Amino acid sequence: MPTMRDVARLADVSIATVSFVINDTKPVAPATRARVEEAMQQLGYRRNALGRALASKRTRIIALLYPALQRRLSETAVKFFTSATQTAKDLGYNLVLWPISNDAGQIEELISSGFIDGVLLMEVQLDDARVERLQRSTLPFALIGRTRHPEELPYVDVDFENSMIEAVSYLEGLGHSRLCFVDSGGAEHALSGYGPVVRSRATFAAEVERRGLESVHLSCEESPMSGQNAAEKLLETAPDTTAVILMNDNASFGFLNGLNRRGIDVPGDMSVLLIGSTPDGAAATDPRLTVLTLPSTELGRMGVETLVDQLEEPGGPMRQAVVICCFEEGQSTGPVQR
Amino acid sequence: MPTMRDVARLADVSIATVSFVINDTKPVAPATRARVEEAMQQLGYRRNALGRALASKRTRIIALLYPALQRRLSETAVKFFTSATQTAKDLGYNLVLWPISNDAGQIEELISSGFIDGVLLMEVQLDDARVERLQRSTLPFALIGRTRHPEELPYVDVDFENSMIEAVSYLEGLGHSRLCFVDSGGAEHALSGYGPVVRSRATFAAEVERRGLESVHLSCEESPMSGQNAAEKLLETAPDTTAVILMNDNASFGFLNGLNRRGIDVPGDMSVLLIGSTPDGAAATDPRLTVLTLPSTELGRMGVETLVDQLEEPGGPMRQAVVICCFEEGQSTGPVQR
DNA sequence: CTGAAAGCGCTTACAG
DNA sequence: CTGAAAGCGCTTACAG
Repeated sequence: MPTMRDVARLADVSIATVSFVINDTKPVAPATRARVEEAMQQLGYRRNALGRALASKRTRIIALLYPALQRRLSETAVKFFTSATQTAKDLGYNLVLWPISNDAGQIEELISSGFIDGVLLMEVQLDDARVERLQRSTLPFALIGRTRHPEELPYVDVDFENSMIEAVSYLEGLGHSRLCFVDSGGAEHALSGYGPVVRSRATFAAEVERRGLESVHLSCEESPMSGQNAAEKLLETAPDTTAVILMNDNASFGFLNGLNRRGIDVPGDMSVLLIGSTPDGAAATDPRLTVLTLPSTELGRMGVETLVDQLEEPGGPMRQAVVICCFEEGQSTGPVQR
Repeated sequence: MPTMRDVARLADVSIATVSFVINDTKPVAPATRARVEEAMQQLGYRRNALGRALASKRTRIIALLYPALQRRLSETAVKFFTSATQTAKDLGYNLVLWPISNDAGQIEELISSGFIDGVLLMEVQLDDARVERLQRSTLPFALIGRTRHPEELPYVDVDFENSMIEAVSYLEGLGHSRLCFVDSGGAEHALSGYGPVVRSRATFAAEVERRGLESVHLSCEESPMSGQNAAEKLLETAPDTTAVILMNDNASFGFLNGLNRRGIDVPGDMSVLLIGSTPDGAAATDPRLTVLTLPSTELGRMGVETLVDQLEEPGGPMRQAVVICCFEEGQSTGPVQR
C-alpha cells in the first residue's frame, strides 16, 4: 500500500500539499494539483483512514446500536438501515451496525475506544439506561424513538399517537363503533416499556374512550400462528367487534386466516387496518390490507441527519422530530354492516 | 480522555511500561505494575483503539459483508451474526456489519481504508465477483458459503447436498415415492446462482432419479402467501404427491394453510419436511414441522475462526468445512397412506 | 501557493 | 525489568 509520502515523493511535493489536494482544504496551483493526481493515479494511492482519523480526531464512522439484536430484522428495520447508510455516505460518513449487548461495560468500551464519532440508538425504551450512559459521555448521539422525557435529547420518532388517532378516526368514519387493537407486544415489550407499543395502547384507549366507542385490546407475538390465535381469541371474547387495528407485521397473514376459518369475511364482516408496517407488509395477505405505513426511509435519513448535526456543531441546537405514518388504502376496510 | 502519557506521568514510568502492562507483552515488576494499574484506575484510562491500530497495524475489526442487505434478516441470519460476534469477541476482535453495495468501487474502498483487518463474506454466489476482488487484494477473508470452485479458498458452508440426501432418504424410508421440492428461490436466486438453492435442486433431482422416485419441483418466494399459492399449485399439477421437502422459512405457514384449505391432512395425506430452517421456524405451524435445522450458531463460530486463522497466520493452511443440518422430528411427517 | 514540523495515541525494536 | 526514541499515516497550525 503506497502512502502519502510515496505520492509526495513521486510528485515532488511535500506531504502537506498532497493532503491539501486530497481534502481540497487549501488552494493548490493547477499544475501542482495535476502532478499530485497523476502520482496518486500511478501508485493506486488510497488514503489510509486510520492515519486520517488519528490526526483529525474524527473517524467519520457512525455506529448503529441495536439492543442485543432482535430475533430477526424486519423489512422496516432493513429499510431504515439502508436509508441511514446512504444518508451517512452522502454526508461523508460510514454507518456500521455495531453489535453490543446491553450490559453496562460494552457501551462504555465502544465509546472510549475512539473508533466511532457518534451513535445512533435504536429501539429506545421509555426508560433507557443506555441513554443515560450516553448522556454521561461526551460522544454525540441521536435516538430513533424517544424516552419518557426526551426534552433535552436529539431524536427522531414515529408519531404513533397521531397515527393511532388517524386510524381510529378513519374506522369511526366508516361507521365502526366496536374496535379491537392487536399490538405486537409479547410480555417483554410491555414490561420493558417499549415506546411504540406503550404509546399506541394508551392513545387507542384514550381515543375510543373520548369518542365513546367500545373496544378490546389483544397482545400478540410476531408470528402467523400468534395472529391466528389472536383472531380466534377475538371472536370468542368480543364477537361483536367490526374493526381491528393491527400493529403486527408478521401476524397479519395468520390473523386474516383465523378470521377466514371462522367464516368471517374481510372487509364484509370485519375491517382490518394494519398500522406501522410497509406496503409489502400490506400486500402479504389476500385481500390486501389498508395500511398506515411506517416512514422507515425517512426515519433513517432524518436519524442520520440529526446525529450529523450534533457531530458538526457540537453545542448547537438539537433536532427533535416526529413523522407520521402514511395512509394507503387496501381492500381490507369498508363501511360497517348492519 | 486521559492518554497513556497521562498514566505514565502519574505512575512515574515511561509510556512503554504502561503499554507493557496493558498488553501484558513484557514482564513488569509487581510494584511497578501495581502503580500503573492504580494510575489507570484513578484516571479512568481506556486505551485508544485508533492509536493502537495505527501503531500495531491491526485494527482488530472484522467486517461482515452482506450483499446489499436483503429484504429482511431471517432468524438464521441473526443467530449467525450473534454467534459470530461472540466468537470474534472471545478471540479479541470486534465484528461489525458493514453495509456496502455490490458495485465495484465500494469493496475496494473498504479494503484500502485500513479500517478493517479482515472480511467475512456472506451469501456467496457460485460465481462471485466479490470473491475475485478479495483474492486480488491482500486482505484476509473467509466465505460463508462457497463458490463453484472453492478449492483455494477458506470457507465454511452448509452441506446442502448431504442434508438433501438425508431428507429424501428419510421420506423414502417412510414409504413415500412421489416427492415435491419447494425451494426458496425467486427468479433472482436462480439467475444469480445462489449456492444453497442451486445445490439443493441439483441434489434433489439426482437423488429422486437415482432412487427411481417421482418428483416435482416448485419455486416459491419467502412469504406466507407464496407458500399458500405453492400448495395450490402442487395440488393442481401433481395431486398424487405424498411428501414435500420445503426449503423456505417464511412460506411454511402459508403452505400448510393452503393444504389445509383443500382438506389435505398433514401428515395423514401429506408429509412435509422443512429443511434449512430453525427449531423456531419448525414451531411456526400447527402441526409442528419435522425439520433439518441449519447450524447457524456453529456456522457463525466456524466462520470467524476460519477468518481469524488467516489473520493470525497469513500464509498458513486455510480451513474448509461443511456442516450438516440437524434432524429434529416434528408432527408433520409420517408413513405414506395406501 | 507550498513546505517543514509537530502531533494524534499508541507499539516495538533496541539498549541498558 | 525499564526507558528513550522511532514510527504507524495522516492533518494542521505556522511561516514564508
